[in-house]
This record gives sequence, C-alpha cells and structure tokens, in this order.
Amino acid sequence: MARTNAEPAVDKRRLILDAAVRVFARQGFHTCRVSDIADEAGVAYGLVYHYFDSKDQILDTLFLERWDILLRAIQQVDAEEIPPREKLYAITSFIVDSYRHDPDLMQVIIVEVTRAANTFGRTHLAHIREAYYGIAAIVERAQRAGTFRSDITPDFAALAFYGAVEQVLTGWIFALLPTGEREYDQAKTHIVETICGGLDQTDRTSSTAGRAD
Amino acid sequence: MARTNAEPAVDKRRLILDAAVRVFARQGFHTCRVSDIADEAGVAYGLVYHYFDSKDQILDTLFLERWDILLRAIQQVDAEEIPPREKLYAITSFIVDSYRHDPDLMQVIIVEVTRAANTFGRTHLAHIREAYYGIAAIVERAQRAGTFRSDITPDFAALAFYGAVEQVLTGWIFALLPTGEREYDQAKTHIVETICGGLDQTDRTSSTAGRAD
DNA sequence: TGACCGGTTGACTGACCAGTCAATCTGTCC
DNA sequence: GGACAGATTGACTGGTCAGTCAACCGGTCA
Repeated sequence: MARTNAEPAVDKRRLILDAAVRVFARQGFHTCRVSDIADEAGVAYGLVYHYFDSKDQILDTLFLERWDILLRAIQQVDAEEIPPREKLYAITSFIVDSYRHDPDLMQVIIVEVTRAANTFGRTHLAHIREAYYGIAAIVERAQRAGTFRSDITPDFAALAFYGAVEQVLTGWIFALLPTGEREYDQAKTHIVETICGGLDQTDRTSSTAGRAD
Repeated sequence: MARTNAEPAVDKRRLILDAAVRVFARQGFHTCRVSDIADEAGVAYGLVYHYFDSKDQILDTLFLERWDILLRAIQQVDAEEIPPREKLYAITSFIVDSYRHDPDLMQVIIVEVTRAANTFGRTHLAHIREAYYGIAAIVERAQRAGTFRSDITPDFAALAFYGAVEQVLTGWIFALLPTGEREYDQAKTHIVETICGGLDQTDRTSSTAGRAD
C-alpha cells in the first residue's frame, strides 16, 4: 500500500465532518446527539473526540471553512472592473450556486449559524459582519461613482441585500418557494433586480446581468 | 378589596410571561432555565407549571400573542385604499414601532422563533408564512394595477421585503446598525425606498410615504 | 368554625447526553 | 519479533434541568 502517515486511506476527520452536515441538516444541531454523527459516519463515538474537542467545534469548523470561501469570493468580486450591479449579481450567484451544489451544508450554515443569532451567530458575529462590510464597500463605491443613489447608507443597503438573499435561501430550505435549476437562476436575477431596480414600475431599457425570464 | 376570582390583584400569569421576555432576551431560550424565569418573576418554580404546560408553551404564547397582532395589522393595511408603496410603509412602520416599543419582545420573537428555523420557526411556520402571504397579496394587487412590475413573483417580492425588514431589526438587536428614534424613522423610509425604488440612481420626482431625512 | 379550593411553594426525580478514559487494534520501524 | 505511536473502540460518569408532586397557604362561603 503506497500511503504515508500524512495521507490515510480514508480521512476519518472529513468523514465525520460530512456526516455532521447531513445530521445537522436533518435533525438540527441542538436536537442531534454526537452519537448520531458517529453512527452516520460509521465510526465509534470516541473517534469524534479524537478529531474534535467538542460538538460545537464541528459546527465551527464547517462554518469557517465555507464562510472564508465566501469572504474571499466577495473580495475577489469587488476587485474586478465591472459595474456594481454585476458585482452584486456575482455575489448572489456565488451564494445561490453554493446552495445548489451542497444544499445541506448551506442549510446548516444559514439555519444553525447565520440565523442562529443567540448561539453560533453570536460566536461568529465578526465573520458574518465581514461579509456585510464587503457588500457595503461595493455599495459605497457605487455611490461615489454616482451609479447608486446616496441617500441610503451602504451598511443599510448591505443588510437589505444580504437579508433578501438569505431569506430566499431560507424559503427554499423550508419549501416556501419552489426549488429547481430554473428557479435558482431566476432568483439570482430577481434578487438583484429587486434590490437595485426596485419593485416600482418604470421604463426599463437597460437590464444588466442575467437574462430576464 | 374589591376583586373577584376572575381578576386577581396581580396577574401572575402575565408576570411570568413578562419575566420570560426579559430572560429570553437576555440569555436566550435554550440557555436559560425555567428557574431563571421564576426568579425574574419573583414566583416559585412550580407556579410556572401551574400556568403553563412547558417551557416551550411560554414562548409559543408570547409569539402567538404578538404575531396575531401583526397579521391583523397586515390585513387591515391591505384593506385600506392607499397606494401599495404606502401599504408597505405602513407594515414596515408597524414592525419598527413594535421594536421601538418593546425591543425585548421583538428580539425574542425574531431571534427565537422567526429566525430559529429548526426549532420554533418550524413549529410556527404556518403562521409566519401567513405574514408572507399577506405581503404577497399586496404586491400582487399592485402588479395587477400596474404600479409594481410584474416580472418578479409576489411570493418572491414578499420574501425579499420581509427579509430586509427582519435583517434590519437583527442589525439593531446585535448592534450592527446604530439605534435611536432618528434611525428608526429613517429605516422605515429606507427599507421601502430600497425595495420599491431600488438602489439604482434614477430621476426621482415622486417620493411617497415618509419624508426623506 | 371548619370545609373547600384555587393558588403557591420548592425539594426531588428521572432522563438525557456531552465528554472521558482505559483498553484494544493496526501499522511501522529497528 | 517486539516495541512504540497513533487510530479506534464503546462503556461509563457527572452534571444539568425540565417537569412532578405532596404539602401548605389564605380567602370564601355555609
């Protein structure tokens, strides 16, 4: 067998993390037992504590892994030379595709961390806030460039934008909105249209990122 | 003492509910003990179980009491003969004023129920959904009247609108946004402006409900 | 007066489960 | 082979707390 200590045949740690995602998504963090995770992963109870200090740390790990990727994506988008509306579209697209690609993980992150303001949301408030700030920075720049109106503070706009995105994902998670490939792509356009263009009926000659239905 | 059986000098049940609001807001539902509520209310532990079947039932009661008021407010607003943008302003105003009037209660409802999708949010999903539908109905009518654009589904618009409102309240609760009388009134206008008017810079001749700053 | 009853008390119990730990297994290296 | 290290096992412990319950209190009414 060509394998070294550094690379075991099966990464049990990863196995446990992936199992935890499924269990958290199915039962919820607080409702599930550590033994449920061990069972789902097909490992002994004690092994979970070999790789993690606590049940909390498992969720922390899952969240931080994914959130860092999101933060980097936001920064990267902001660095590009594209109109602000396309930047917001790119961010929305990234988040929606994250959900499309791994709904369980996104459900866990949103339901158990981002929206769980009293437990993990509080712990990771600084990280979550960083995403808001990234978005606010985009809005601020757009305001200075005259592309976005200036009477709404960037912080406020960021919250409204992120709130809309998260609420739509929550709608999918709890079957308040229909899901599906078509819906995911439409949602991207609709979120950006709602926040940037507004619901009001107006003459719309310049539709930007994403095609209308 | 002029009092009958029906009206005790102090309504201990109410006392417990009010204490629970403070305790839930301070410590969170899952983190606090039933004895904390009893202590805060200044009553014996057992009395809590005289008036309520379970810890859960206390939160259920608090939520339902308040949410029914919100649902009625939404229906009432929709019944009025005012432009849709003013309807949304009235709803936003109602929610923001609810927070202004009793921040602890609104924090508990949002943090422990509305956003707690895995626990009480799931239990009360039908009630929460009803608020979305009420808002969606307003949007739909506005679309039919040609006041709102029709390419965004009412359900979707309702989610985005409610998401923005909730996110702003959450921002206040967790000190991500500055609070204060001025901020509360501004927020009402800004939320409606963002969702109806959009962030885009355009010619704005007709500003509706609420004065700009 | 004394019987009755809803309101009130707080010590106690039973269940649950995160986290521990000593034992075992497996592979590696000399 | 045998000694060492890290991986793996799962029974067990300790603490926590929701909910129970038997006793007590104080007002009312006949």
